This record gives sequence, structure tokens and C-alpha cells, in this order.
Amino acid sequence: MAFELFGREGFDATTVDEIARGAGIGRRTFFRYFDSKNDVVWGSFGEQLERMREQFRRCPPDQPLMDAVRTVVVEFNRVDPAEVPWHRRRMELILRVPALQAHSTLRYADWRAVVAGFAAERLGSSPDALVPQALAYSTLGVALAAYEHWLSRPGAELCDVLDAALAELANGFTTT
Amino acid sequence: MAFELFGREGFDATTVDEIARGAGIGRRTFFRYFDSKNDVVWGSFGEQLERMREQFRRCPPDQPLMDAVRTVVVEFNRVDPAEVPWHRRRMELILRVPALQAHSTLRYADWRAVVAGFAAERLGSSPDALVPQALAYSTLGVALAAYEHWLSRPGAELCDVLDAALAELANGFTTT
DNA sequence: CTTCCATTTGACACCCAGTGCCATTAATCT
DNA sequence: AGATTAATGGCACTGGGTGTCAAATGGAAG
Repeated sequence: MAFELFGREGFDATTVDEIARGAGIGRRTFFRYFDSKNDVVWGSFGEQLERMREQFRRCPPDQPLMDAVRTVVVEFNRVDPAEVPWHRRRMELILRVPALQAHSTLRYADWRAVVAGFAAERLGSSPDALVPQALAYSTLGVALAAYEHWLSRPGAELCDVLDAALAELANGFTTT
Repeated sequence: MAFELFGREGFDATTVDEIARGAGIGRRTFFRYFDSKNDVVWGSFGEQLERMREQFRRCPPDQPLMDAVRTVVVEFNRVDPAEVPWHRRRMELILRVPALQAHSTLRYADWRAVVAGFAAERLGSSPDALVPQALAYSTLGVALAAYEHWLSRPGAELCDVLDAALAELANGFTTT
């Protein structure tokens, strides 16, 4: 897998030629499977998002908006304990390698669209109105902060950190 | 200026050679003034941030955290009316051209650090603790949503939109 | 003015990501 | 098998970004 190379040489130092050779395919073929080298670390994110949309659909209609968002985001990011070390390495790349950090912004847009869509529905407004967009943007932000926090403390439980951070958001960061 | 070229040909279609030739300098010299083509649209952002830090310093110590953040972010983004069209075009590039959208993420890190620093001070915690980071991340998110909203409605007043969006954040997006 | 020094510049040669083109090689169908 | 279609990968090219080095520039000091 290409991740061995990234782990060994670092993401930037690993060339597409190496990845392709490692996978036993031609360089040109690589670019038919992946739009860019960056996309290697983002598997089939689109399908994952469909899962999140589904989770939003399952939310009880009377559940307060931010409670629903919190639950879904936390559940969406729950991973099989066996996969945690793997997930950690992947997220380390995404959140710490500048090239990926930058590129990932483009992927986050779809994630935000799902959240904004749900919020808009609940608020009876358009998905691109100010409030749903601001809500989606800030939820994403909080999730990223939680991820970074999780990455830098080996012991932490991702879902707990996410839940705590989203609770703060729902409180408007009040210093009660 | 390079912005004419971006406006005429589009950002991606404008090559560094063209920019350099347009500025009457060599290509190599261009890369000595700018780390990348992307950086052209981000002038001296570092100095701007110093201004924001200063504004945070001026906040009355008894002002509630989120009120202070809101005021400072709004004021920080207030631009001379004469410069608005220019600012608009610059932000259009930053927020709509994928390459710049991605790259800008790296610049936002410094912006967030300023906000997180202030929040940490007020909360008596470390700047990289969860709450200051989450607060900074979500404030940035809300600001970006406000900017997008502003860009897509020619009539809107940036500061008003920012203020409204940040008020929502401070309320935890409650549907009162 | 000239000499000497340091800084700035830009030409040149690279590396690497990404793309268009096209011949070759599998699959697949009849 | 024979014909058709899709997948593959070689090749050449564009464009961003970097290292190297020689020439140009600009002061200061003599």
C-alpha cells in the first residue's frame, strides 16, 4: 500500500512513480484512479458521506438541532477499535502534512454541504442561507479541533473529545 | 499588477512567467518574493494579524469572551469603502478558486492562533487546549461563511453579515 | 573615480505533478 | 475465432517550484 511509503519516506518525498510502481501499475494508470496524489489518502469519502446523510435522516424530528448535529457527527466518526491505529495514521497525514491539509479543504466542502442541508431542513431555510452555512462551517471547525486534540494525546478517545467540543459549540462557548 | 491578469485570464490560466514578465522581473526573482503563485493574493497577512492582536489587547477585561471575539473580528474585517470592490475581487479569488481555497487554509492557521491565544488568556488555559482551539476554528468557520454570503449578495454589508453570523455562534445556533 | 564588498538578480538545469494523445493489450460479446 | 470496446501505459508536454552559479547592481571606503 501507498501508506507504507508515506510512513517511511514522508508524503512529499514519495513520488507518484514510486506509488504506481509499488502498486504494479503505470503512472498514467494511477492518475486514472486518483485525481491527484492527495486523493490517495481520501478513499471513497463520498460514500462515507452518504452514511452521514442517512444518520441525519434517522434523527427524531423533535430532537433539538444542535443535539442532532452533535450525535451524528460523533457517531459518524466512531471507528472500529481495531482500525483506530490506522485511522490515526491517516488523519495524521491529512491534518499535519501541509499539502494534504490544504487539499482536504476541498473535500470538507461536501461534508459541510451534508450538515448545512440538514440544518436548513430543520430551520426551514435554504441550504446556502447564512445560518446553515455558518453552522456547518463551525461544526466542521470544531470537529477539526477535536481531531487535532485527539492526535496529540495518544490516550484520548476520539468520540469523547468530539462530544465535548461540540457541546461547547452548542453552548456558544460560554464560560459558565 | 498581477490581479489584472487573474481577472482577465483566470488564476489557473495565468502562468508565473506571465506575472513575472508583467512585473518586469525574472521568474526566479518572483519566487524570491513569493513562496508560491498562491501567495500573490495574500499580501502581508502577517502584519494584518498584528493589527488583530492589538485589537484584542484593547478589549475591556470584563467584556464577555464571545462579545470580544465578535467585536474584534468584525472590526478587523472593516475596510475603507473605497477599497471594497478591490477587497471583493481578492476574496472572490481566495474563496472561489479551488487552488487558492485550498492554499488559504494554511494562512488561516495563523489567524486562528491569534484568536486561540486570546481565548486561552481569557479562559486561563493553554492556547492549544481543546476549548480555545475549537473556539478559534469555529470562529474562523463562521467568518468564512459570512464572507461567502457577502460575496454572493452584491448589496450586503460585510460587517453586518459577520456580526449576525457571529451572534449566532455566540448563541450556540439556538432556534429561539 | 576606482576598488572592494555584499546583496540582488536572473539564466539554466532540474524535479515532480498532472494532462492529452495514441498505440497496444486485455476483456467482452456474437 | 473475429470483432468491438474498454483498460492500460508509454511518450511528450505544460507549469510550479528549487538549487546553483555567474553576472549585475549598489554602496561604502580609499
